[in-house]
Order: sequence, then structure tokens, then C-alpha cells
Amino acid sequence: MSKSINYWLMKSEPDTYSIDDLASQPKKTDHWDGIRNYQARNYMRDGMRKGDLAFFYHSNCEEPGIVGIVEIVRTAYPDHTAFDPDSKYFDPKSDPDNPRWLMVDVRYRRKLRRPVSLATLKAHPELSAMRVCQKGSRLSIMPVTAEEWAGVLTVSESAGRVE
DNA sequence: GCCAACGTTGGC
DNA sequence: GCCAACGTTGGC
Repeated sequence: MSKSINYWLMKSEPDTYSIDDLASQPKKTDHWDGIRNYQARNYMRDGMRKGDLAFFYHSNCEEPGIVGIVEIVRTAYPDHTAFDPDSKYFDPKSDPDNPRWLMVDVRYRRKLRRPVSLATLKAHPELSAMRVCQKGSRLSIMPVTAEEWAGVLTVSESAGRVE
């Protein structure tokens, strides 16, 4: 009996780290560092498994939205940038013997044929309940239901834009 | 650049 | 434990 995978959404500011940056990494794989929010961390720690899939979401940019798909290839482990005083993610309160912050490794899978903007998500009733659509939602890692996952792909593949 | 929403900090 | 102040996120 095969276990079903979990689906996620992971935000990144493209000016800082875009899906193209991930795609240009060796093996198209990189660690997802800099998560400094307990709820997002807990999703990584308690929910993410190898083989899970996640939408790559571009935030704080001209057209925020879902641009591609990545695969979780390594489960949560300590985020070493928290121990590095030169890192902008340095957190003196994260003890190397008891790390406060974690990260996972992700591998680039593909871009969506057509990005699905936040405005488009909000325009679809079956997608507008997604957490990323909620006003003031600052969570950078969140679960996505199988229905929402399929719905986003359907919207991406369908012709034309929803305004 | 503005600013609302949110999470965290710290005084009490 | 409360809550005001603060810093950050992120859409617009």
C-alpha cells in the first residue's frame, strides 16, 4: 500500500531567491534556509516528508503567485545560518546543541506552464480559501490540500487568464 | 513607498 | 500573564 504524499506551498522573494535560482543549483537542489517562524518550522519538522511536493511561490514582487513545483528531498535538519554571525538569518538564541531553526532540502521539478497569480487564486472559489489568499497571511510555509493542488494545476493548464 | 496585519519582545 | 511597542511581511 503506497502512502499518499503531502502538498505544500513555500514562499520566496524572487529578488532574494527565485525558482530560477533553484533551477541553476547543482542537481537543481538546495536547502531552504532562513525560516524564522515557529509555525512554518513546525510544518517542516512535523509534516514534511521526503517525496512531498510543494508549490514555489514568489512573494513581494510585481506579480505574486505560484510559479513552479519543487520536491522535498531531505527532511528537516538544523538551519546552520542561525549560527553564523555574518548571516542575515543569524539568531544568537539558536543553540547549536539545541537548534531552534530547521530547514529542508528541495529539488526543482518544473515551472508551471502558466504561473498562477495570487489574483487568479483569489478569483477561483475553490482556491480562494487557501491560506496564502487570506489577508495579512504571512506564513511562509503552509499545507495545501490535494484538491487545491489539483485545482491550481488545472488553472495553470487551462487556456486564457482569469481576471 | 505605504501601511495593514501579524508575530515577538519586554516592562510591569 | 497582559498588552503596548516594535520589527517584519508582503500586497498594493
